[in-house]
Formats: sequence, C-alpha cells, structure tokens
Amino acid sequence: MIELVARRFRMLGEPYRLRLLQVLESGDRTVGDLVLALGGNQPNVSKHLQMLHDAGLVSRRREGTSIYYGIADPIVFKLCELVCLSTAEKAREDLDELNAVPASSGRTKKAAKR
Amino acid sequence: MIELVARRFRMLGEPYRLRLLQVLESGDRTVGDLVLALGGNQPNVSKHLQMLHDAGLVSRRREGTSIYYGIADPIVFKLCELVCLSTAEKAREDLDELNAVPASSGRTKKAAKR
DNA sequence: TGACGATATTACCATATAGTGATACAGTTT
DNA sequence: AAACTGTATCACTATATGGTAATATCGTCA
Repeated sequence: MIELVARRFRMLGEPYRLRLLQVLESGDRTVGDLVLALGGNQPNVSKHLQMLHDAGLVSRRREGTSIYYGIADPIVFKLCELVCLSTAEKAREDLDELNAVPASSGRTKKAAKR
Repeated sequence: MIELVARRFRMLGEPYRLRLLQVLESGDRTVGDLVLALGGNQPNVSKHLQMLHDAGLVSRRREGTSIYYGIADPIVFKLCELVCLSTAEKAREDLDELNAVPASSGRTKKAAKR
C-alpha cells in the first residue's frame, strides 16, 4: 500500500510531468499539442503521458489519428496547491534565516550548526 | 519554482521515507529509535532523515548524544491522506475493471485497447 | 584526555529513471 | 494497398538515487 502511495508521489516528482499536468488543467490536449506547448521530443512526452496514465492521473481518448489526454484525477491540483503553499513558506523562512545572519561576506561565524 | 515543488514530491515518493514520517507522526524519535522501529541500517536512516530535513519536512534537535527528529511540516499528512484516498479509489476501480471481464483464464478477447 | 555511544559522512555498487534517435504501429485518405 | 500523419515502442546512454560498509565526528562520562 505504501508502495502505491509512494509511486503516486513519484509521478508528481518530475518537473516535466508537473508541467504536462499544468497544461492539461486548461483542457484536454493531444500529444502533439503538448510537444509544441512544452518543447521536448515526442517519444519523451509519450513516455511521460504513458506513466501518468498507468498511474491513473490522466485519461486518454482516441479521436481520428490523434490521442487526447486529460486530467483523470483532479486530486493533482489540490496536492500541488498544498505543496506550493508549503514550499513557498519554506523558501520565505530560508530567506529570513539568511538575513538573520547580518555578517559580512566571508565565513564569519560558523557555517552551520550540525 | 516547479523544480522545488517536484523535489518536495520526490521526497514523499520513497516508501522508506513515508514510513519514517509515519512513525514520527506519533512523536519525535531519535535515529536509533527509527532504526529499531523500521529496520535497515543506521547510515541509511540518517541519510533519509538528512534529506527530509533539507527539504524542511522534519525538524531536528540535539539532546545529549542523541538527536531527535520530528515532523516540521504537518502538510505531509494532508498530502498522504489525499493520496491514500485517491490511490485506494483507483485500486478499487482497477479491480472492478478486472471483474468486468468475466472471461476465463487465457487471453480471451483483447489484452487491452491501445 | 581517553574510551564510549550516537549520529553523520564518505565511498562504492546496483538499480531506476530521464532523454534521445530510430523504428514500429494505428488510423486516415487517396 | 500505398502514402501520410500522429503516437507508441525499442535500444541506448547518462544521470540520479538507494543500500551498505567503513570511517569520521560529536557529546558524554570516567
């Protein structure tokens, strides 16, 4: 069970796949559309889409010679929203922490506390 | 930005790390505790904890010679809950789909529609 | 200070995964 | 059926990642 959950997170742990999902959020697209929208070559896009489909995150339907992919599980966006918020907050904290060390450029105190 | 979000998802895409977080949900633990609780060797556990700490998901505090790790960002559990629900649902659907093909053992109709 | 317990780091190997070019396959049109 | 378009698959390489053993580091206590 944990293995399945981890696998799902891994699907979202790839920037290109996140961008694919991001484009699909505005509506179904063909493989060609996605290649044009994001760059990269077609086999790679197909491979990522295949993985997302196997994981049940995107849907697939044939229309003539084209194949349209779409979001199958909207949970993706809830997840991304949560992670975005949390990530942004951490980034802000990291900045504050840097500013909290008003020392000059060189290694002034200790590099960190380990 | 997308890179950071993806990195965060990747942190959750490893079964052993999910189990670490699962144990930490019930309270802070030392590295030794976690080694005992989950098995595996100490360097590996330390490495995973280090990664989780770098990602801002767990906290770390020293107490004598021991180091206690704890959950730093409770978002983890919201995420896991969502993914668990969604994963379980997909598993159920997959089962239904299998049952919907009442055919016998061999390849009776088509393997799949590709 | 020297020995000890707890944790971190290093070095290494094995495996998984992403990217890419060539090619195969499916559907359409003629 | 042949040619064409769109998509999937294969084969390969490069890189990233996890597991493990050996070793270093840190804090404590005698």
